[in-house]
Formats: sequence, C-alpha cells, structure tokens
Amino acid sequence: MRDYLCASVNSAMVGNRLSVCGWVAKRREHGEHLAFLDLRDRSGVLQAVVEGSVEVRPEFVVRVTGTVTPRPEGTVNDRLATGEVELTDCRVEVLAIAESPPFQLDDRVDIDEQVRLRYRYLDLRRENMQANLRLRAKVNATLRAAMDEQGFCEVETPLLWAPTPEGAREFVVPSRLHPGEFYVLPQSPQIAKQLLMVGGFDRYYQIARCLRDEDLRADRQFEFTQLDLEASFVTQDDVLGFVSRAVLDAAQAATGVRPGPVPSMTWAEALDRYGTDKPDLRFGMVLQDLSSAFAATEVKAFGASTVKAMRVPGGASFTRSRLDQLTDHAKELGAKGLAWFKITPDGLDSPLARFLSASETAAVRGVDEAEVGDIIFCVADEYAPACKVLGTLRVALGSPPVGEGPHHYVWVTEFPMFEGIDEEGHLMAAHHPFTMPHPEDLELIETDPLRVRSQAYDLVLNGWELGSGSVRIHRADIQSRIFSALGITDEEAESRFGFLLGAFKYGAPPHAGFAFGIDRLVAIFAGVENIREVIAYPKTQSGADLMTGAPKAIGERQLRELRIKIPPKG
RNA sequence: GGACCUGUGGUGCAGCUCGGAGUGCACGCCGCCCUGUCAAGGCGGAGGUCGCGGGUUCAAAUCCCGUCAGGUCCGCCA
Repeated sequence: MRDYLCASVNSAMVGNRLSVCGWVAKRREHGEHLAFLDLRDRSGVLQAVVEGSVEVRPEFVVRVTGTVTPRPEGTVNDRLATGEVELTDCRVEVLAIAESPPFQLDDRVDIDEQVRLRYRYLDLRRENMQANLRLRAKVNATLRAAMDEQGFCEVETPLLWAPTPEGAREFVVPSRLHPGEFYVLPQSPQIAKQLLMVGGFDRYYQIARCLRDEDLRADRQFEFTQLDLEASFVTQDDVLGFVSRAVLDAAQAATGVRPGPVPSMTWAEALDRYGTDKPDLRFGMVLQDLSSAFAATEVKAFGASTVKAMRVPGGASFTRSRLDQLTDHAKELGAKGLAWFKITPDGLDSPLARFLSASETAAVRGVDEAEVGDIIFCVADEYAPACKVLGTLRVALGSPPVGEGPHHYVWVTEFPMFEGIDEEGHLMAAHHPFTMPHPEDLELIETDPLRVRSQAYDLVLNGWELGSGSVRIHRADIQSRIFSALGITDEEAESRFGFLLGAFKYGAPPHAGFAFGIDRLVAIFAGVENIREVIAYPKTQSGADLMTGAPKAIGERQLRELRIKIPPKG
C-alpha cells in the first residue's frame, strides 16, 4: 500500500514516483490552484503539493502517490527532516475520514492530561509519545539481548497466583470454579523465580508485569514492568555485574553514550552523606556531621545526640519567609526545628549566632568549605531522623529536573536486615523474609537484630530507586532463625510459604536475584517526570482508566457466577 | 485517611484579591478570498449549564460550605 515512510523520503529519490500513507497533519490552501498537505506517519512529516483544492481535513487518513521533487529555490524548510523535497503531481486517496480531534496534536500547547488520557489513541499519535514508547521498546529489546548473552533463560510465570499476605496489598481475583476462593495477581514473581532456581533453571529472567494495590504516584502505577532475574551459584557481586551489564547496555542504546562502571556505597554511607537510601549524585550538598563540635554545647536547640549540617551554595539570599517555609517543612518531616546560618562577610547571620561558642561558630563556618553567600542548615536530633530530614531538604533545594544533568547510577549495598517494629512488637523485614543476612552479622540476629546487615542491594539512578535485590536464604536453619526474629511461627510460615519451604527441602541451590523498574528507567532516559509518559495506557492517581472507564460495575450474572454480593453503601 | 494546587466555548489561558450583562487573548472549527506555503495570510462567522450542588447577596465565574474529577505530596509501596 505504501512504498516509504514519510520521513525516509529524501533528495536521493528525486524523480521517483511513490506512495506514502498517513494522517493529514496540516492543510494549507492557496485558492483553487494550489494546496499543501503535510502528511504525518510514525516517522515524521512530508509535504505534498496538490494542484487545485483538496477535500481533506486534518487527521484524515490518506494515501498519497506523487513524484519526489526538489523544492523550488527559496522554499526549502530546514526545520523539517524532509524539507528539501516534496511530492508533486499528487493523487490523494482518502482511506478514512476523521472528525476534528478534541485537541490539537501539534505540540503547540500543553494539553490537560485528563483530555489526553480520555483520547489516548490520539495522544499516542503525537511525536513525544511515539518517541517515548519506541524508546521503551528499544530498551526492552536491549535488556533481552543482554540477558540472553549472559546465559539467562526467559521464563514466564503465572499472573494468577496464591495469596501470600505479606508486603504490598495484592489485587484479588475471585475464582469461578472455586466459589469463595481467590487468586491474587503477583506483586512480583519473587517466589516463582526462587522455585525456578530449585527447578534447575540457574539463570532466569523475565520482563514481568507486577501488580500492587497501593496508592499511585508520579513514579508508581498499579501495574508496572520489571526486568526480573535470578541466578544460582552466584555471589552478590555476580548479580550486580549481570544487572550493570543490562542497564548500561540499555543506557547506551537509549542515550548513545555508555556510562562508566556503576559505583557502590553502603546503605550506612548513603544515609550519612545523603540522608536517604536513594542518593541523587548529580549534585553535592553532602551532609556533614557536627556532632562532636556541639557535643558540649550550651545551645538548647543543639542538645541532641547528632547535629547534621548541610551547605546550600548561594542560600544566603533566602528570604525570611522562605526560611520559615523550610523550617515548617522540616517540622512536618519530624524535626524539632531547622537552624540556619547565613555566611556573610561579617560572620554568621542567624538568630542563633550569638549563642554559639567560638569553636562552634568556626565549625559551622567551616562546613563543606562554605563561602560568603552560602547558607548552612543544621538539624539536631537522633542520628537517623537528623540525616533523613536534611536529606529531604537536600533534594527539595538542590535536585535538578529529571531531564537535566548526567545519569549517575549507584549501587546501595548492605541494607539493614530489619527495620522498626510492628504493632505486635515484632521486627519487620526491610526487604523480604528470604533475604540472606550479611555473613559477619549472623550472630546478631538474636542479640542485636537491628544491627544485622543484609545482603540486599538497590540500584539507584539520579535519586530514583530503580530496583532492588538480594542474596536469598537457601538454608532451612537460617530461614527459621529469621522467621523467628520476625515473629512468624512455624505454622504461619508453613501456611504462607509452605510450598516454597517444602521445595527447599529437596536441594535448593544458593541463589540471588534482582528486579528493576523499566518504567522508571525509561522515564529518566526520556527525561520525563512521570512514568505515565512512557506507558501506553496508564491510570490516573485514583486508579481510573479514563479511556475505558475502568474500574466498572459488572453484571448480576457475573456476580452470581462468582458468588459475590455487593452490600449496599453506607 | 490527610495536605496543597487546578477545573471558564473543541483546546490552552486571562478574568476571581476588591461581586455589577459570559468580558478578553491565542489556537482549533465553519464560510469566503488567495498560485509557494510550512505556527501560511486576509475577511467574516458559529460555538459557553464558568465541573456539580447548596448558601450569602438586590446581584456570584468571582465570597462561603459541600461534593466530583485531574495533578503533586504525606501515609501506604515486605
């Protein structure tokens, strides 16, 4: 039906008579003798010259047959890839007529996302969405190739799975053949892939859809896509190597530049220097520790175990109301307050300045090689909250837009095994209960569990958590000690994960794995703030699909088949 | 569950503080004119329950309350 894509027509084809197909992007009529049609397909735009008027309107689907001709002198359009040529002596066949679209597709104005999502099929015709989804396809293809080349076998795992009440809230699917019983959609193929290891597939991967019934965010949809992988007889470093290879290949394919090797830092270091477990390394403003300088302070506001400080270059120009805002922000984050010191030629400018001793003043003045015109923020609190509050302010004040700056990948390793305590007084797993503790910390499980490091690791890119993984427990004795630390009884473990524990009795190889979010990776490659921009049919923040109207009520008959009763509201 | 922002012809905005006739801008749409445009140009035209409901008022797009939808965030996301 067509010979070429619009944008592939070039001056080497001059004289050829050929056909292209696409949508009418624009019609420019010059009376009854001459008209120009901009024809658009996925590749771009090509101008067709029509003698006489033409009965087409924007978004009509047409096939245009014409002769490739150099544009007359002075009419070349260098803003168009095909701007040196045009199709002349054209025959225009209308393949489909079209109503005027509800919004303009030419990127001249930003369209409300509500409208874009209601008419997503039109939105997808736009250049940005075409580029984003094609970028995503290229990333997927590159990841598959990288995994294949590293000897991984792609295996599909079920979408209808058994409930394992732990972690994220699951989407529930009622069973028709077993009324009153339910499948769940997997929040990740975690257990399935560990069972593949028991099954002898020693290198598995999958581009897997994961589903979590949790509230949505700019970087979170109900359903998202991960490159999921697991390997047997490997160390943590092997896994980091597999993933690095795949991600760097994808980065090269997407951006044309291969990043250098991915550095790593421990979780403790990330918290200490960046106040978060997902540090954005595109900019400085590294947290400093002033605890020892304030150890014997007279200043009440600094009477805490930890004093953390951060220098904001140029921050001395912050107005008082801006500083009040930031202080409120810090308090919302749980800080008792936020101290600030502007660096001026005359010394420190701050409500607290006159209470500081000479050595304390010197310590503040010396933070991070501060210069006149900077501001130093300090938070005094317990260690972790002090770090986290400043870490949040650091991102709020310093983080460049997603599309800006280089791509800084970093591995964050040695996450703690447990974090905090639940309502019933049990420890909570930081990653998941099958994570292998750090070998040096095994003895602490019973004595000082919160200090136990795990062999869990995250991959972070520009402050976004791309994914996480761990070395898994394959020994029953360690697994049972972890369950017991988590307050999971043998009976509970049996009912929740029995099939996994049962499988492990028959010879489980040591194994480790990882999974990272392709939506987020592609969003950063595309330079967009929101993963909806790299998903064909995303949902709104309230989980609605504005195009289909989902979620919707279902009919009485379907409900009866499933033996589901909807109680009246109220 | 909570905080904040947004909602005005098909689209994007302004108008809202400080109430006074649906007022304005740009794009699109329709008609006419135009033989080299490409954000084409010129002339004319159509198109509105100001998200929805209630309240205050002589009078509400504008003020108040509620509600719905979209967004950003907190909680949540082992």
